[in-house]
Amino acid sequence: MRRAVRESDKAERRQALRDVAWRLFQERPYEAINMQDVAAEAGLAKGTLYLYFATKEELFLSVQEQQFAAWFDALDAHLAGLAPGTPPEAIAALVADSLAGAPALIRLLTITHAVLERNAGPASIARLKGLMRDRLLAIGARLEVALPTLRPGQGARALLHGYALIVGLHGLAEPTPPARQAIRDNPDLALFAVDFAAELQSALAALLRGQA
Amino acid sequence: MRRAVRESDKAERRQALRDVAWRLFQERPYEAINMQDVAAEAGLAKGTLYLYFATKEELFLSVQEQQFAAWFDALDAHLAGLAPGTPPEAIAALVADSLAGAPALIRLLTITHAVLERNAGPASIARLKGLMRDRLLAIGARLEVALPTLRPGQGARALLHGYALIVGLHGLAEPTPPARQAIRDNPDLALFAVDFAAELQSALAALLRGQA
Amino acid sequence: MRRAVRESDKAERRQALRDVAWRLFQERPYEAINMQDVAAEAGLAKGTLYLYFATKEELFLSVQEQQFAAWFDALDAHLAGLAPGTPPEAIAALVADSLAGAPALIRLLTITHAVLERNAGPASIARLKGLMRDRLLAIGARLEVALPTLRPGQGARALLHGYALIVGLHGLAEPTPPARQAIRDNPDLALFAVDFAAELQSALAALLRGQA
Amino acid sequence: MRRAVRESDKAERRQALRDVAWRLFQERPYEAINMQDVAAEAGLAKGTLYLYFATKEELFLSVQEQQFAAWFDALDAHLAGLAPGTPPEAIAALVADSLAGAPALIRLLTITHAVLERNAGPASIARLKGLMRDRLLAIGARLEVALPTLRPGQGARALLHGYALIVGLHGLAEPTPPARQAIRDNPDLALFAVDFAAELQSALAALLRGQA
DNA sequence: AATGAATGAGGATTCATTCAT
DNA sequence: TATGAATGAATCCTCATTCAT
Repeated sequence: MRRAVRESDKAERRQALRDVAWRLFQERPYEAINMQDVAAEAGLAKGTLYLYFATKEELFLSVQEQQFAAWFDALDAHLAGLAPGTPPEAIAALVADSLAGAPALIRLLTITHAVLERNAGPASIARLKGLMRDRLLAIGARLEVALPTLRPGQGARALLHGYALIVGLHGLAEPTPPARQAIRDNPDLALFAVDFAAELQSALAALLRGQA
Repeated sequence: MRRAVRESDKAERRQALRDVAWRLFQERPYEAINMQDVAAEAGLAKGTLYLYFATKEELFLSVQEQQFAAWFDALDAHLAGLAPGTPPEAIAALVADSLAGAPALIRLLTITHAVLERNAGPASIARLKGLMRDRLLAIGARLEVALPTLRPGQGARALLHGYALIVGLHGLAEPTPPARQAIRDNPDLALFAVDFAAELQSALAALLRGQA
Repeated sequence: MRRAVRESDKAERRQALRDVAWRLFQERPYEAINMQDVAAEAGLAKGTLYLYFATKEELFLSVQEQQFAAWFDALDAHLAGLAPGTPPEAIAALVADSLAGAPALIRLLTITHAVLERNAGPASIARLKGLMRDRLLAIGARLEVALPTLRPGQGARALLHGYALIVGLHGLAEPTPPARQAIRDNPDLALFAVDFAAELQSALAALLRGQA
Repeated sequence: MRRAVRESDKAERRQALRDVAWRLFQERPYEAINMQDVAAEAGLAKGTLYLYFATKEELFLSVQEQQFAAWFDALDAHLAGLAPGTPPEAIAALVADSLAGAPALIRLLTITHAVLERNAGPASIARLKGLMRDRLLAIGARLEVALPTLRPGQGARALLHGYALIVGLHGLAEPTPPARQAIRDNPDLALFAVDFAAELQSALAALLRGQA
């Protein structure tokens, strides 16, 4: 491995590590990923990985930051052109669609609170939350344009509620194997056979309509 | 320990174990509770506990079933008398209030998907989900009475969305120690200093209004 | 492995584990012994070992207790028949000889303070110290018989000083490989080429003479 | 950092490093000190530190050399004026007092054999031992003047035994936290509640009396 | 039915040291 | 001479679960 001496080399290396972590996370659950693997896949020694990320949680927080930003960007682009008066349903559909293709991102969100934020430094957490804040405000503003009935500041809050909805819905929409079987075997439980995108869209639409 | 021979003795013992587990869960996080302690506090040996609950997760799923039922009962009683035309805000307030006093129950909900349903039998999961279904439908029906604009079947779905909201909001409203510090130290992040009850009420109200 | 159900079975198992630990300790340094090896050599699983000894340090504290007791017994037998008026040199020689054949025991003593007593429960430490106290007092009494000039109570204290001497002398008498080489290569350092038994005898004799 | 080109610059730098190491050692245990900190506190990079000291152990061996020399000097000054016929008790008191104010030095002595001499070059060890030899002989000679009954050469040997005593007594006089608790909780163990200075003085006096 | 002895998987992290720059 | 990026060894203990008694 060439030594990363310049600041830009180091940034590259951090990026490479994030990429590896993200790739592994798409393949397997968080607990099944160990730091040894991440380092090895990046062609580095374990100790070196720790030069770039202080803990496993910080690494994945950083991954989240990046993936989240990418998703926000995409969403932002979609929302950019919305004319005032766009129906809430259309907006909800946009959001739901943009998430439909990113199941791993949602999985990452669901471990943020219970796992990542337990063993990361306040600085890293603040960084991620700062990013989220900026984006929520920006996209919230777009929402307020599209839905003129939304009062100023309500856009970001609606998004925060949407965020909670996404996380909570994931647990219903992605049942564990035994839960899946339970649902399959009991027709009565059809209520819980939730289609993530559809349900999210419906709930989000309601949220937006109600918020307005 | 007297042998639990009759079916009723066994049921009592199961109940005693649930009670112990619930008490411990109110005192400490799930990971900090071990089966040894549960058994010992109930005056039983570890192996005996396993005669009553096949896994730690099944035990807590059973605890959840019970606590959930109790909470549903209380909520049901509150909603029972609602006249048609009750404003969604009032209903949201009722729900939020009924949860405000039960933080442990919410904590239990948040580990259902990520933890409990990973190592429990489909039968136990089906039991819990069956209970939920019944209650969701019953309370959903009450909602439909109170909010006549709600179409048939929409009540239960609104509740399902509310459930997701509760779970997701918990992660925002109960920051981990480093997250708490991050929020405290960065005034910019005030957006994330969420008051659970207030935020839930607001979001639920929007959901109900929008759903209708 | 047969289950150790009766108390006597368990005592046997504890003993077997102590035996294994002691054997390994005679072969290699403390740091080179791991709990996995101890368990495996005793035909048990690692976890089972922890049912019998809470930490590695407790295990070796228990080993020390036993080996120490054995050494004390041997010494006691030697000292038992000493007539009043035995010269201090003879007594010192007895002690030095009894230790000469037990280099591992001395090595064990030297890690007691720096290692074992750092991660063991007060109860285990108290047990060992209690044993030592009893023996020091008993043998101290014998010393007082053999050396009538010793005032009551001085016997045990002399032994305590002797204990310190033993531990301290070990560091000089058993040089590490590089220290050995340094001494070998520099004739000037002959002063530090210490013969443990001889030096201990000489110092102990002086101590006893001076104490009297 | 200015480059240390001249020999005197390098000596200064070595000294600065020793000073930092000694300061840190007075604050915390050896294991809690890392080379990174030593270098940083001296305003150097880690790698630079290794230009001056080949290993962590060599660094602390060098620290010991210096501190030891200082202590010897002080002791030597105290002993210089002793008239023939000084009682052994007075000499022992001098030694014990001179050590009483230097607990870190004793701590450093106790890790010499078990730690420092395990990973240092024979040359460094020889240097330290050479220093010790010179001082032991010099002070030994003074002892022989003060205690005329001491045969030639016995002075240095008595000091060597004293050295062993100091190291061994330290383990008894500075119990670890659990050992301290064990002693506190069991009145029977009062025998082990040793006051370092007092016990050392008493034992040293006996040693000197007996050696004479 | 009750017991409790036995099992064994599972992994992040530190830090002395090296060596390319 | 100075730097600091890279390396990689090294390991104790917990606890859910099983199963012989």
